[in-house]
This record gives sequence, C-alpha cells and structure tokens, in this order.
Amino acid sequence: MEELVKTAKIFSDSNRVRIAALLVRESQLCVCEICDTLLLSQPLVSRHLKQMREAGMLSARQRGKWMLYSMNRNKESTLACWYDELSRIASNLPPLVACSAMAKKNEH
Amino acid sequence: MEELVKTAKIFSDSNRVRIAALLVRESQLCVCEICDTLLLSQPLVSRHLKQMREAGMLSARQRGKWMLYSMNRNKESTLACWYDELSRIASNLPPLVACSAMAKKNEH
DNA sequence: GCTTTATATAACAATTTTGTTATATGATTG
DNA sequence: CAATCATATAACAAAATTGTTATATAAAGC
Repeated sequence: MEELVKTAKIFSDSNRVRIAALLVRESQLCVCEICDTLLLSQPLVSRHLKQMREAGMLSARQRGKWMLYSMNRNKESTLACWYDELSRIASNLPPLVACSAMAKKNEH
Repeated sequence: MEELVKTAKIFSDSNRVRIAALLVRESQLCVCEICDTLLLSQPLVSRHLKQMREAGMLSARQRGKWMLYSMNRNKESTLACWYDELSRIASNLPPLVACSAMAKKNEH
C-alpha cells in the first residue's frame, strides 16, 4: 500500500504531473529546460524532482554542469498504468524550450 | 489532467486507500462498518467519504438511518487501473466488522 | 583564479490537510 | 414524543505542503 500512496502523493500536485508528462514526452531533460518550458521557478522544479526521485519515479545523471532527469519505466510498479494518461497530458503541454547552452556544448 | 490529480489526491492518504479497498472488497458498507473494521473515528471516516464522493469515486444511498456507500466502477475513468491494486490491498485488511443493528433490521 | 552558469538547499509565509472534540441533524424506537 | 442511534458538520490544533527569496555548491569558461 505504501507504494500506491507514495505514487499517488507525487501525482497529487499538478506541477509534478506536468513535469512527469514532459519527461515522458521528451525522454530526458535538464532542470532549466523544465523551468523554461513549464514556466516554473528553478528551486520549485528542483524540489519537485527531488520528491519524484525519492519516490523512485525518476533517475538523474550528471552531464557537465547539467543534471539530466528521466522517468523510470518500471513495468512492475503501479506506475505502468499512468503512462498513457501522462502521454495524453504531455500533448497539451507547451513545446519544449530546449537548453541552448547544452546544445552548443554537445556540438563538440 | 484535473481528473488525474483529483484521483491521485484521494489515494494520497492511506486511510482513504484503506476505505476504498474495503469498499471494493465488501461492495457496500455503512459508515459504522468502516469505522469498526478499520478502527477509525466516525467523523474522520465521514469526511474521507465526503471527499471521495466529491471526487466522483463513490456513491451513497440512504437506507433508514444508515448511509450505504459503494465504489463507482467507472471503466472510462482513470480509476479503472486502480482496482487490481485495491483488491490486493483489501486482502490484507482486517475481516469485516459487520453492523449488527442493520443486520437485525434487514431480517424483517 | 575569478566569474558565470546550473542546480541544490535553507528559511520563510501562506495554504492545505489531518485527526480530534463537540455539536447538529434526522430517522427509529420504545 | 422523548430517547437513542447513525451520520454529518463545525471548530480547532498540529502537521504537511507549496511557492518564494536568498544562499550554497560545484562545474565551466575566460
């Protein structure tokens, strides 16, 4: 039951749902891309991401000064049944505001 | 999205999850059966039931002085994917403490 | 090495949520 | 019709959550 409640707590805030949906759509994003796309403050996004990471919902890996976040596609978990819904929500979110600094870095 | 967040808010509290699971298992219950089975205070259960009813998750019908609550099996909604999980949770809940007064009434 | 950039964390006020106690309502029973 | 029983609601304190502003950390660029 704790697992279900933990997952539900994450999705009980609409900003976290938007972040999750965006990550489902874009696969992998740095913090500033989420802020710029969803028009949310950086500390707020960082904290939401921390909560989602603690719930085992996403993983982070460092790339230079950027932290890249991506959803954990965990088939076993309660999460599975959310993905269709998240994809649907994602289609109504604004287009990605990509991180130009990171794009430039990646050219090298 | 509001629908998903609303449903998640309901399941973000473990007492509401236990109430939902019990209702899935027992089909229809009065308030005092929920209180006695889950060892929760009556006002707390009443308020949780109100929240769940407002979220469109369950229906109530009056029978004498009892209010009988039951889950809405709404296939279309986000709810569908929760039922398996709720059934599993229900199997770990205490056995039903039935309302003896209502049982006696029903004999007539 | 100093500055800039990306992210994390801390500290705070405002709001929401939970669980309790007390009380109201409304049907039933004696 | 007075007392009782089941439920709902109100009022409250405690705890949790959100969003903000300010600051810390740590990598990169110049």
